[in-house]
Amino acid sequence: MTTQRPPLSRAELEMARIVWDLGEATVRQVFERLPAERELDFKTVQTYLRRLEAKGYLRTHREGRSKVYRPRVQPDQVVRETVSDFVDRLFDGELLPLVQHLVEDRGIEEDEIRQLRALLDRLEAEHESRRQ
Amino acid sequence: MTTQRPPLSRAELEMARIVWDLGEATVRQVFERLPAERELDFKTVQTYLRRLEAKGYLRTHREGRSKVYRPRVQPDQVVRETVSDFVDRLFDGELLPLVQHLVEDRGIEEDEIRQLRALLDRLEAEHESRRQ
DNA sequence: TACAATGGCGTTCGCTTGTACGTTTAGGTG
DNA sequence: CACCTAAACGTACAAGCGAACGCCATTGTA
Repeated sequence: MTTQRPPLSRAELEMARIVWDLGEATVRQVFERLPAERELDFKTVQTYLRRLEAKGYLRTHREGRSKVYRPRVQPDQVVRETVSDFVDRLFDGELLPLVQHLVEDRGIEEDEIRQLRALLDRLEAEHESRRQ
Repeated sequence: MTTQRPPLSRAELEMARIVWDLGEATVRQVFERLPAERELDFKTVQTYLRRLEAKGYLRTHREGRSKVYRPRVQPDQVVRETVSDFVDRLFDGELLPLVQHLVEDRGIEEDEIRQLRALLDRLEAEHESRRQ
């Protein structure tokens, strides 16, 4: 469970998210999804993807001239691990202070408030059923 | 507002949080608050604090033989910036998916559910008052 | 078939980070 | 006052990271 891959660096995470989004991708595809203002060299993107493979986050197979990268570990799991580590380091693992900071910083739409309520309802229901 | 100090590294954040907690602290005091299993050299802690000052997060004044470090920017602000950056990088700035991951990963106590509800109530009240 | 373009692979390079050490200095204590 | 200790200050060094280049192989096209 605590399969320790080396951590994702900023740039690596940026690339990985694109691959996760696309399901699978070549270097060129990732390169093209980068926002216009992010003026990276094609070779640089190539380097990052190579490193992601070396770190165990992506796997590849060849398809003609190119390599196709795709997730080797579930994106969800990586995200959870990343979030978890972050919350530990900044809030000793406590959820509430984090949420508080979140909404204070960027505010929250009424829409999101509603959705959050719904999420809480669902969670409470789970608690109910577990208890009975 | 976007006063760009260089980002905090992991170890630096760890030290900074101790200083924030204590309000102000000497190297020795920070050193002593480290968890037992964290076997850092005194000199290492010294280096981290020096770097925190160089990066603009802490300021110092001398007190006898020692320097006393204390926050130069509000801890809250640093935390908000850090959280904000994190959410941007991992969730495109969206709050909900993050909260979802949080509760999925580490669960949530009924207690916390209640507190979250209270927080939402408060926020909604603010929205109300802003609208009228 | 010859060639331009594209991609793979290996390598580079300067900066940051984690961690620590050696030398110098200032203060308290016998 | 002489000395010891604790702290400052500068320095080091390997690993990680952001970013890119050069050379070689493959391949589609003139």
